[in-house]
Amino acid sequence: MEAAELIRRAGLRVTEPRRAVVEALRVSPHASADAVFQLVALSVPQTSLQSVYNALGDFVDAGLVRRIEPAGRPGLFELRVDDNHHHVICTGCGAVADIDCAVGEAPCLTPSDTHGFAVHTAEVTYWGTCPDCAVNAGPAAPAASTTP
Amino acid sequence: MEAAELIRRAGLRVTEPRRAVVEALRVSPHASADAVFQLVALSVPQTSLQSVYNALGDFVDAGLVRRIEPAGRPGLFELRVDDNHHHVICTGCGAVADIDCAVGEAPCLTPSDTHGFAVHTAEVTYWGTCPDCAVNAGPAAPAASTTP
DNA sequence: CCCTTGTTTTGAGTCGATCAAAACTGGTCG
DNA sequence: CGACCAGTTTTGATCGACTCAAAACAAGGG
Repeated sequence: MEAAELIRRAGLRVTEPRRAVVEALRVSPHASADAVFQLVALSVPQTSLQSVYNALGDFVDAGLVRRIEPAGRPGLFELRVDDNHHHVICTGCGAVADIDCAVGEAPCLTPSDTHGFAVHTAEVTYWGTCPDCAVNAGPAAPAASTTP
Repeated sequence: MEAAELIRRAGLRVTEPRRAVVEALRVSPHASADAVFQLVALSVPQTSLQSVYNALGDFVDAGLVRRIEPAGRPGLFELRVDDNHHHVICTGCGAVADIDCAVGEAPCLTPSDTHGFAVHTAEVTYWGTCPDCAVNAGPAAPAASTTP
């Protein structure tokens, strides 16, 4: 769908910065606010970082964009909001990939003892090593091999 | 076990601030650095916030303490490190409770398509409403009832 | 085309956390 | 028992990610 169309349907005004933010998230599906800003700058250079934050915040409020916050890293934004899915995050470089997973269907996601809490959502984050970092770090030994 | 003993076994020097940090985490098992600092101040008033950060950081490095980072909230620290467990966090007040859960045994935690990532750990966070907040917010209607 | 209201911009400010250097001390050794 | 030295604490500066606020600006209905 057209970016403008998406934005309009969310009940928001269509502006250049916002359109650029949507396009940026299509290019980079798990981007930080700063990464989005960098991408937006390519097509709409006068856009301020603050506007990117505004747009992302408005999109999240409107349900157009989802925000994820990996521990110890800046928040990331993605356009996939319709389905339930989780993420694998590389502990080396921070690369992110989607993991499909139905919340509430897996045994682990409906804990037996919730200590009186009314659980709304279960959030799963996998931590691992991406293919690139696996190659760079070496298959088994973390010691130096090609870079002594 | 004695706090001093725990610290010594971790290969760290036993100092008043560190002992107080361990005791604080026993009093409040899911405390932020600042909360620990407040508690530590009761018994060792001259301790600086920085020292609390140092101690907590050293403990985490030594495997004595585990750090959790709920999205959008300051990091929390806990002494439970031996077992595998996750957390329920109240979206209202931030209260945290432990949820026992064996990583790797539940189907959901061994995703089929990892996109080439070598997954090390699966982290589960449940978001919900704690008993206290459920009472204060009202059972069903979020509108005002006793506070018009 | 104008006006209203929502957006963007500029600039300051917050919060949680980290860095660095100087003062200090636990605990081992002479 | 006292001195020494690496590990700790303290003080104070600094950082990144993000938010707040007011003034300038523009989308799009009338």
